Amino acid sequence: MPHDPLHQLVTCLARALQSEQRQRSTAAGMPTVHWQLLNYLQAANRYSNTPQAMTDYLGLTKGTVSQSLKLLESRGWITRQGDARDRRVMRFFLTPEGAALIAEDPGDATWDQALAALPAADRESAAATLGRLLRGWQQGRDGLTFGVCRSCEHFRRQSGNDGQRCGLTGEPLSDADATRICREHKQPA
Amino acid sequence: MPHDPLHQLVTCLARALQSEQRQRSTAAGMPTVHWQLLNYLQAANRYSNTPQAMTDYLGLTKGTVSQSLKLLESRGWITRQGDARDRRVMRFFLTPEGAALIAEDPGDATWDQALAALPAADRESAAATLGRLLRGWQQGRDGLTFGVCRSCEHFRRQSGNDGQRCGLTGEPLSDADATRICREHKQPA
DNA sequence: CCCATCTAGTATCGAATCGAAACCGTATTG
DNA sequence: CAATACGGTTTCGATTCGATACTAGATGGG
Repeated sequence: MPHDPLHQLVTCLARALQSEQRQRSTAAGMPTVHWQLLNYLQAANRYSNTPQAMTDYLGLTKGTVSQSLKLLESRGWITRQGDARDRRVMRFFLTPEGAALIAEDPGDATWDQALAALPAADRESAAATLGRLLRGWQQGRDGLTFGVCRSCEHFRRQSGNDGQRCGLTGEPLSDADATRICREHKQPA
Repeated sequence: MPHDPLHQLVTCLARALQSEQRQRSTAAGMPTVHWQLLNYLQAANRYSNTPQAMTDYLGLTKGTVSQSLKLLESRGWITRQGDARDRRVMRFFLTPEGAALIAEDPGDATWDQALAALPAADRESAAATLGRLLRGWQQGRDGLTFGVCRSCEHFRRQSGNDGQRCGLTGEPLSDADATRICREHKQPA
Protein backbone atom coordinates (compact mmCIF):
# COMPACT_ATOMS: atom_id res chain seq x y z
CA MET A 1 0.00 0.00 0.00
CA PRO A 2 2.50 2.59 -1.13
CA HIS A 3 -0.12 5.18 -2.01
CA ASP A 4 -2.16 5.18 1.14
CA PRO A 5 -2.64 8.83 2.14
CA LEU A 6 -2.01 8.15 5.81
CA HIS A 7 1.20 6.34 4.98
CA GLN A 8 2.40 9.26 2.90
CA LEU A 9 1.48 11.80 5.54
CA VAL A 10 3.25 10.01 8.33
CA THR A 11 6.31 9.56 6.13
CA CYS A 12 6.26 13.21 5.16
CA LEU A 13 5.91 14.38 8.75
CA ALA A 14 8.71 12.09 9.80
CA ARG A 15 10.94 13.50 7.09
CA ALA A 16 10.13 17.06 8.07
CA LEU A 17 10.82 16.36 11.72
CA GLN A 18 14.10 14.69 10.88
CA SER A 19 15.18 17.58 8.71
CA GLU A 20 14.32 19.98 11.47
CA GLN A 21 16.12 17.94 14.06
CA ARG A 22 19.25 18.06 11.95
CA GLN A 23 19.10 21.82 11.70
CA ARG A 24 18.28 22.26 15.35
CA SER A 25 21.14 20.13 16.56
CA THR A 26 23.71 21.78 14.34
CA ALA A 27 22.41 25.15 15.45
CA ALA A 28 23.38 23.96 18.92
CA GLY A 29 26.81 23.11 17.51
CA MET A 30 26.41 19.39 17.87
CA PRO A 31 26.01 16.34 15.63
CA THR A 32 22.49 14.97 15.40
CA VAL A 33 23.41 11.73 17.08
CA HIS A 34 24.72 13.55 20.15
CA TRP A 35 21.49 15.45 20.36
CA GLN A 36 19.47 12.27 20.13
CA LEU A 37 21.55 10.56 22.76
CA LEU A 38 21.22 13.41 25.24
CA ASN A 39 17.48 13.56 24.66
CA TYR A 40 17.19 9.83 25.07
CA LEU A 41 19.10 9.90 28.34
CA GLN A 42 16.74 12.50 29.65
CA ALA A 43 13.73 10.40 28.74
CA ALA A 44 15.04 6.97 29.75
CA ASN A 45 14.31 5.35 33.08
CA ARG A 46 16.85 3.61 35.25
CA TYR A 47 16.54 0.29 33.43
CA SER A 48 17.30 1.84 30.07
CA ASN A 49 20.29 4.15 30.34
CA THR A 50 22.76 1.64 28.92
CA PRO A 51 24.62 1.67 25.60
CA GLN A 52 22.75 -1.40 24.45
CA ALA A 53 19.38 0.27 24.99
CA MET A 54 20.51 3.32 23.04
CA THR A 55 21.76 1.08 20.26
CA ASP A 56 18.36 -0.59 19.96
CA TYR A 57 16.40 2.60 20.34
CA LEU A 58 18.24 4.67 17.76
CA GLY A 59 19.07 1.88 15.33
CA LEU A 60 22.83 2.45 15.48
CA THR A 61 25.66 0.01 16.12
CA LYS A 62 27.18 -0.41 19.53
CA GLY A 63 30.51 0.86 18.24
CA THR A 64 29.02 4.16 17.22
CA VAL A 65 27.15 4.51 20.48
CA SER A 66 30.21 3.67 22.55
CA GLN A 67 32.32 6.21 20.72
CA SER A 68 29.72 8.94 20.92
CA LEU A 69 29.21 8.39 24.62
CA LYS A 70 32.94 8.64 25.21
CA LEU A 71 32.93 11.97 23.48
CA LEU A 72 29.90 13.29 25.35
CA GLU A 73 31.52 12.23 28.59
CA SER A 74 34.75 14.05 27.79
CA ARG A 75 32.71 17.20 27.24
CA GLY A 76 31.19 16.88 30.67
CA TRP A 77 27.60 16.43 29.55
CA ILE A 78 27.14 12.91 30.83
CA THR A 79 28.70 10.66 33.44
CA ARG A 80 29.07 6.92 33.51
CA GLN A 81 28.66 4.54 36.38
CA GLY A 82 29.12 0.81 36.46
CA ASP A 83 26.16 -1.31 37.46
CA ALA A 84 26.63 -3.01 40.82
CA ARG A 85 24.66 -6.15 40.03
CA ASP A 86 25.93 -6.88 36.55
CA ARG A 87 29.41 -5.52 36.32
CA ARG A 88 29.43 -5.66 32.52
CA VAL A 89 26.83 -2.97 32.08
CA MET A 90 27.46 0.75 32.14
CA ARG A 91 24.85 3.28 33.12
CA PHE A 92 24.87 6.83 31.89
CA PHE A 93 23.40 9.98 33.37
CA LEU A 94 23.03 13.56 32.26
CA THR A 95 25.14 16.02 34.19
CA PRO A 96 23.56 19.36 35.15
CA GLU A 97 25.46 20.86 32.22
CA GLY A 98 24.06 18.28 29.85
CA ALA A 99 20.55 18.73 31.15
CA ALA A 100 20.88 22.49 30.75
CA LEU A 101 21.96 22.00 27.17
CA ILE A 102 18.83 20.03 26.43
CA ALA A 103 16.64 22.41 28.37
CA GLU A 104 17.59 25.40 26.32
CA ASP A 105 16.27 23.77 23.17
CA PRO A 106 13.42 26.03 22.17
CA GLY A 107 11.55 23.14 20.60
CA ASP A 108 9.62 23.89 17.52
CA ALA A 109 7.20 26.74 18.12
CA THR A 110 5.75 26.47 14.63
CA TRP A 111 4.94 22.87 15.22
CA ASP A 112 3.28 23.53 18.57
CA GLN A 113 1.28 26.30 17.02
CA ALA A 114 0.01 24.14 14.17
CA LEU A 115 -0.91 21.50 16.70
CA ALA A 116 -2.81 23.95 18.88
CA ALA A 117 -4.81 25.16 15.90
CA LEU A 118 -6.45 21.76 15.52
CA PRO A 119 -9.75 21.09 17.27
CA ALA A 120 -9.23 19.04 20.41
CA ALA A 121 -11.64 16.36 19.24
CA ASP A 122 -9.68 15.85 16.01
CA ARG A 123 -6.43 15.70 17.92
CA GLU A 124 -7.80 13.02 20.19
CA SER A 125 -9.27 10.89 17.45
CA ALA A 126 -6.11 11.10 15.35
CA ALA A 127 -4.05 10.23 18.41
CA ALA A 128 -6.22 7.19 19.04
CA THR A 129 -5.76 5.97 15.48
CA LEU A 130 -2.02 6.58 15.47
CA GLY A 131 -1.77 4.84 18.82
CA ARG A 132 -3.36 1.74 17.36
CA LEU A 133 -1.09 2.00 14.36
CA LEU A 134 1.99 2.17 16.55
CA ARG A 135 0.79 -0.73 18.67
CA GLY A 136 0.13 -2.81 15.59
CA TRP A 137 3.57 -2.05 14.28
CA GLN A 138 5.24 -2.93 17.56
CA GLN A 139 3.35 -6.20 17.88
CA GLY A 140 4.27 -7.19 14.34
CA ARG A 141 7.97 -7.05 15.03
CA ASP A 142 9.60 -9.23 17.63
CA GLY A 143 12.06 -6.62 18.82
CA LEU A 144 11.83 -4.31 21.78
CA THR A 145 8.98 -1.86 21.80
CA PHE A 146 10.21 0.94 24.06
CA GLY A 147 7.50 2.80 25.89
CA VAL A 148 6.81 4.43 29.22
CA CYS A 149 6.23 2.23 32.24
CA ARG A 150 2.63 3.30 32.67
CA SER A 151 1.62 1.68 29.39
CA CYS A 152 3.52 -1.53 30.04
CA GLU A 153 2.17 -4.97 30.68
CA HIS A 154 4.45 -5.26 33.69
CA PHE A 155 3.23 -2.09 35.32
CA ARG A 156 1.55 -2.74 38.69
CA ARG A 157 -0.41 -0.11 40.52
CA GLN A 158 -0.71 -1.00 44.17
CA SER A 159 -4.22 -0.59 45.48
CA GLY A 160 -4.57 1.09 48.84
CA ASN A 161 -1.79 3.62 48.64
CA ASP A 162 -0.46 5.34 45.57
CA GLY A 163 2.59 3.12 45.18
CA GLN A 164 3.49 1.53 41.85
CA ARG A 165 6.04 -1.06 40.88
CA CYS A 166 7.41 -2.99 37.95
CA GLY A 167 5.97 -6.50 37.82
CA LEU A 168 9.09 -7.74 36.07
CA THR A 169 11.72 -6.61 38.56
CA GLY A 170 9.39 -6.17 41.52
CA GLU A 171 10.98 -2.83 42.29
CA PRO A 172 8.93 0.20 43.27
CA LEU A 173 8.75 2.99 40.74
CA SER A 174 8.64 6.69 41.39
CA ASP A 175 6.36 8.90 39.33
CA ALA A 176 9.42 10.03 37.43
CA ASP A 177 10.34 6.43 36.62
CA ALA A 178 6.85 5.55 35.48
CA THR A 179 6.73 8.30 32.89
CA ARG A 180 10.12 7.52 31.39
CA ILE A 181 11.07 5.26 28.51
CA CYS A 182 11.84 1.68 29.42
CA ARG A 183 13.61 -0.85 27.26
CA GLU A 184 11.75 -3.71 28.95
CA HIS A 185 8.47 -2.19 27.88
CA LYS A 186 5.90 -4.69 26.68
CA GLN A 187 2.62 -3.83 25.01
CA PRO A 188 -0.40 -5.40 26.68
CA ALA A 189 -2.12 -7.73 24.22
CA MET B 1 2.52 21.62 24.62
CA PRO B 2 5.22 19.07 25.19
CA HIS B 3 2.84 16.45 26.61
CA ASP B 4 0.19 16.44 23.95
CA PRO B 5 -0.49 12.80 23.09
CA LEU B 6 -0.63 13.47 19.38
CA HIS B 7 2.71 15.27 19.56
CA GLN B 8 4.30 12.35 21.33
CA LEU B 9 2.85 9.82 18.94
CA VAL B 10 4.03 11.59 15.84
CA THR B 11 7.47 12.05 17.37
CA CYS B 12 7.61 8.41 18.34
CA LEU B 13 6.53 7.21 14.89
CA ALA B 14 9.07 9.50 13.29
CA ARG B 15 11.81 8.09 15.48
CA ALA B 16 10.80 4.53 14.71
CA LEU B 17 10.73 5.20 10.99
CA GLN B 18 14.11 6.88 11.13
CA SER B 19 15.62 4.00 13.04
CA GLU B 20 14.18 1.57 10.52
CA GLN B 21 15.39 3.60 7.59
CA ARG B 22 18.89 3.47 9.00
CA GLN B 23 18.79 -0.27 9.27
CA ARG B 24 17.18 -0.74 5.89
CA SER B 25 19.69 1.39 4.04
CA THR B 26 22.68 -0.26 5.66
CA ALA B 27 21.17 -3.63 4.85
CA ALA B 28 21.34 -2.44 1.25
CA GLY B 29 25.00 -1.61 1.88
CA MET B 30 24.54 2.12 1.60
CA PRO B 31 24.64 5.14 3.90
CA THR B 32 21.26 6.55 4.88
CA VAL B 33 21.86 9.80 3.06
CA HIS B 34 22.48 8.02 -0.22
CA TRP B 35 19.25 6.17 0.21
CA GLN B 36 17.36 9.36 0.91
CA LEU B 37 18.88 11.12 -2.07
CA LEU B 38 18.01 8.31 -4.48
CA ASN B 39 14.48 8.19 -3.14
CA TYR B 40 14.15 11.92 -3.43
CA LEU B 41 15.37 11.91 -7.01
CA GLN B 42 12.77 9.36 -7.86
CA ALA B 43 10.02 11.48 -6.33
CA ALA B 44 11.16 14.92 -7.49
CA ASN B 45 9.78 16.62 -10.59
CA ARG B 46 11.88 18.41 -13.16
CA TYR B 47 11.98 21.68 -11.24
CA SER B 48 13.36 20.04 -8.16
CA ASN B 49 16.21 17.71 -9.09
CA THR B 50 18.95 20.18 -8.14
CA PRO B 51 21.45 20.04 -5.25
CA GLN B 52 19.88 23.11 -3.69
CA ALA B 53 16.46 21.48 -3.59
CA MET B 54 17.91 18.38 -1.96
CA THR B 55 19.73 20.56 0.53
CA ASP B 56 16.49 22.23 1.54
CA TYR B 57 14.47 19.05 1.53
CA LEU B 58 16.80 16.96 3.64
CA GLY B 59 18.12 19.70 5.90
CA LEU B 60 21.77 19.14 4.98
CA THR B 61 24.42 21.59 3.81
CA LYS B 62 25.20 22.03 0.17
CA GLY B 63 28.71 20.73 0.70
CA THR B 64 27.44 17.41 1.99
CA VAL B 65 24.93 17.10 -0.82
CA SER B 66 27.49 17.94 -3.47
CA GLN B 67 29.90 15.37 -2.14
CA SER B 68 27.30 12.64 -1.84
CA LEU B 69 26.06 13.29 -5.37
CA LYS B 70 29.56 13.01 -6.69
CA LEU B 71 29.88 9.63 -5.06
CA LEU B 72 26.52 8.39 -6.32
CA GLU B 73 27.45 9.49 -9.81
CA SER B 74 30.76 7.65 -9.69
CA ARG B 75 28.84 4.49 -8.82
CA GLY B 76 26.65 4.92 -11.86
CA TRP B 77 23.38 5.36 -10.03
CA ILE B 78 22.70 8.93 -11.11
CA THR B 79 23.73 11.22 -13.95
CA ARG B 80 24.14 14.96 -14.03
CA GLN B 81 23.20 17.42 -16.70
CA GLY B 82 23.70 21.18 -16.78
CA ASP B 83 20.64 23.35 -17.07
CA ALA B 84 20.41 25.15 -20.42
CA ARG B 85 18.70 28.29 -19.17
CA ASP B 86 20.63 28.91 -15.97
CA ARG B 87 24.10 27.58 -16.46
CA ARG B 88 24.80 27.60 -12.74
CA VAL B 89 22.36 24.85 -11.92
CA MET B 90 22.92 21.13 -12.22
CA ARG B 91 20.13 18.63 -12.70
CA PHE B 92 20.37 15.04 -11.59
CA PHE B 93 18.58 11.95 -12.80
CA LEU B 94 18.38 8.34 -11.71
CA THR B 95 20.03 5.88 -14.07
CA PRO B 96 18.24 2.59 -14.73
CA GLU B 97 20.68 1.00 -12.28
CA GLY B 98 19.82 3.55 -9.62
CA ALA B 99 16.10 3.14 -10.20
CA ALA B 100 16.46 -0.62 -9.95
CA LEU B 101 18.27 -0.22 -6.65
CA ILE B 102 15.36 1.76 -5.23
CA ALA B 103 12.80 -0.59 -6.70
CA GLU B 104 14.13 -3.62 -4.90
CA ASP B 105 13.51 -2.02 -1.53
CA PRO B 106 10.96 -4.36 0.03
CA GLY B 107 9.50 -1.50 2.05
CA ASP B 108 8.33 -2.31 5.50
CA ALA B 109 5.88 -5.17 5.45
CA THR B 110 5.19 -4.89 9.18
CA TRP B 111 4.27 -1.28 8.74
CA ASP B 112 1.95 -1.94 5.82
CA GLN B 113 0.31 -4.71 7.75
CA ALA B 114 -0.35 -2.55 10.78
CA LEU B 115 -1.76 0.10 8.49
CA ALA B 116 -4.06 -2.34 6.73
CA ALA B 117 -5.42 -3.54 10.05
CA LEU B 118 -6.94 -0.14 10.76
CA PRO B 119 -10.54 0.55 9.70
CA ALA B 120 -10.64 2.59 6.51
CA ALA B 121 -12.77 5.26 8.15
CA ASP B 122 -10.20 5.78 10.92
CA ARG B 123 -7.40 5.93 8.39
CA GLU B 124 -9.19 8.61 6.45
CA SER B 125 -10.08 10.74 9.42
CA ALA B 126 -6.58 10.52 10.85
CA ALA B 127 -5.16 11.39 7.45
CA ALA B 128 -7.40 14.44 7.26
CA THR B 129 -6.24 15.66 10.65
CA LEU B 130 -2.56 15.03 9.92
CA GLY B 131 -3.00 16.79 6.59
CA ARG B 132 -4.27 19.90 8.35
CA LEU B 133 -1.44 19.61 10.83
CA LEU B 134 1.13 19.43 8.07
CA ARG B 135 -0.45 22.35 6.24
CA GLY B 136 -0.48 24.44 9.40
CA TRP B 137 3.14 23.64 10.02
CA GLN B 138 4.12 24.55 6.49
CA GLN B 139 2.22 27.83 6.57
CA GLY B 140 3.84 28.81 9.84
CA ARG B 141 7.33 28.65 8.44
CA ASP B 142 8.46 30.91 5.65
CA GLY B 143 10.61 28.31 3.94
CA LEU B 144 9.76 26.03 1.08
CA THR B 145 6.97 23.61 1.64
CA PHE B 146 7.67 20.83 -0.87
CA GLY B 147 4.62 19.05 -2.14
CA VAL B 148 3.22 17.53 -5.27
CA CYS B 149 2.09 19.83 -8.07
CA ARG B 150 -1.53 18.83 -7.79
CA SER B 151 -1.83 20.36 -4.34
CA CYS B 152 -0.06 23.57 -5.29
CA GLU B 153 -1.46 27.04 -5.56
CA HIS B 154 0.16 27.38 -8.97
CA PHE B 155 -1.40 24.27 -10.38
CA ARG B 156 -3.73 25.06 -13.28
CA ARG B 157 -6.07 22.51 -14.74
CA GLN B 158 -7.08 23.51 -18.21
CA SER B 159 -10.77 23.18 -18.76
CA GLY B 160 -11.92 21.61 -22.00
CA ASN B 161 -9.18 19.07 -22.49
CA ASP B 162 -7.27 17.23 -19.80
CA GLY B 163 -4.16 19.38 -20.01
CA GLN B 164 -2.56 20.85 -16.91
CA ARG B 165 0.20 23.37 -16.40
CA CYS B 166 2.17 25.21 -13.76
CA GLY B 167 0.85 28.73 -13.28
CA LEU B 168 4.27 29.87 -12.17
CA THR B 169 6.34 28.78 -15.14
CA GLY B 170 3.46 28.44 -17.59
CA GLU B 171 4.79 25.12 -18.74
CA PRO B 172 2.53 22.14 -19.39
CA LEU B 173 2.80 19.29 -16.92
CA SER B 174 2.52 15.59 -17.62
CA ASP B 175 0.67 13.37 -15.19
CA ALA B 176 4.03 12.14 -13.96
CA ASP B 177 5.15 15.69 -13.29
CA ALA B 178 1.98 16.59 -11.45
CA THR B 179 2.36 13.78 -8.95
CA ARG B 180 5.99 14.47 -8.14
CA ILE B 181 7.54 16.63 -5.48
CA CYS B 182 8.16 20.23 -6.45
CA ARG B 183 10.36 22.70 -4.64
CA GLU B 184 8.25 25.61 -5.85
CA HIS B 185 5.24 24.12 -4.18
CA LYS B 186 3.02 26.62 -2.43
CA GLN B 187 0.15 25.76 -0.10
CA PRO B 188 -3.13 27.42 -1.10
CA ALA B 189 -4.27 29.72 1.69
C1' DC C 1 34.05 -26.58 39.81
C1' DC C 2 35.27 -26.00 34.98
C1' DC C 3 34.54 -25.13 30.45
C1' DA C 4 31.74 -23.48 26.69
C1' DT C 5 28.85 -20.04 25.48
C1' DC C 6 26.59 -15.84 25.72
C1' DT C 7 26.32 -10.90 26.52
C1' DA C 8 27.84 -5.81 27.41
C1' DG C 9 30.88 -2.97 26.19
C1' DT C 10 35.42 -1.17 24.23
C1' DA C 11 39.14 -0.49 20.72
C1' DT C 12 40.63 0.00 16.12
C1' DC C 13 40.46 0.72 11.18
C1' DG C 14 38.86 2.59 6.93
C1' DA C 15 35.29 4.77 4.32
C1' DA C 16 32.01 8.08 4.34
C1' DT C 17 29.24 11.93 6.53
C1' DC C 18 28.93 16.50 7.77
C1' DG C 19 29.41 21.51 8.63
C1' DA C 20 32.29 25.52 7.88
C1' DA C 21 34.57 28.29 5.01
C1' DA C 22 36.85 29.57 0.84
C1' DC C 23 36.24 29.70 -3.87
C1' DC C 24 34.43 29.89 -8.94
C1' DG C 25 31.33 30.91 -12.44
C1' DT C 26 26.91 32.71 -13.60
C1' DA C 27 22.80 35.55 -13.03
C1' DT C 28 20.65 39.79 -11.45
C1' DT C 29 20.33 44.37 -9.95
C1' DG C 30 21.43 49.04 -9.82
C1' DC D 1 29.70 48.00 -15.75
C1' DA D 2 30.16 47.30 -11.01
C1' DA D 3 28.23 45.23 -6.94
C1' DT D 4 25.82 41.71 -5.20
C1' DA D 5 23.40 37.44 -4.93
C1' DC D 6 23.22 32.71 -5.98
C1' DG D 7 24.24 27.66 -7.28
C1' DG D 8 27.83 24.48 -6.88
C1' DT D 9 32.32 22.63 -5.91
C1' DT D 10 36.31 21.97 -3.19
C1' DT D 11 38.97 21.43 0.88
C1' DC D 12 39.60 20.69 5.72
C1' DG D 13 38.98 18.68 10.19
C1' DA D 14 35.95 16.45 13.35
C1' DT D 15 32.75 12.88 13.67
C1' DT D 16 29.84 9.03 12.21
C1' DC D 17 29.45 4.46 11.10
C1' DG D 18 29.93 -0.52 10.17
C1' DA D 19 32.99 -4.42 10.57
C1' DT D 20 35.92 -6.85 13.20
C1' DA D 21 38.51 -8.24 16.93
C1' DC D 22 38.85 -8.08 21.66
C1' DT D 23 38.07 -8.00 27.10
C1' DA D 24 35.48 -8.97 30.97
C1' DG D 25 31.70 -10.56 33.32
C1' DA D 26 27.51 -13.71 33.45
C1' DT D 27 25.34 -18.13 32.66
C1' DG D 28 24.44 -22.85 31.92
C1' DG D 29 25.59 -27.50 31.56
C1' DG D 30 28.27 -31.70 32.90
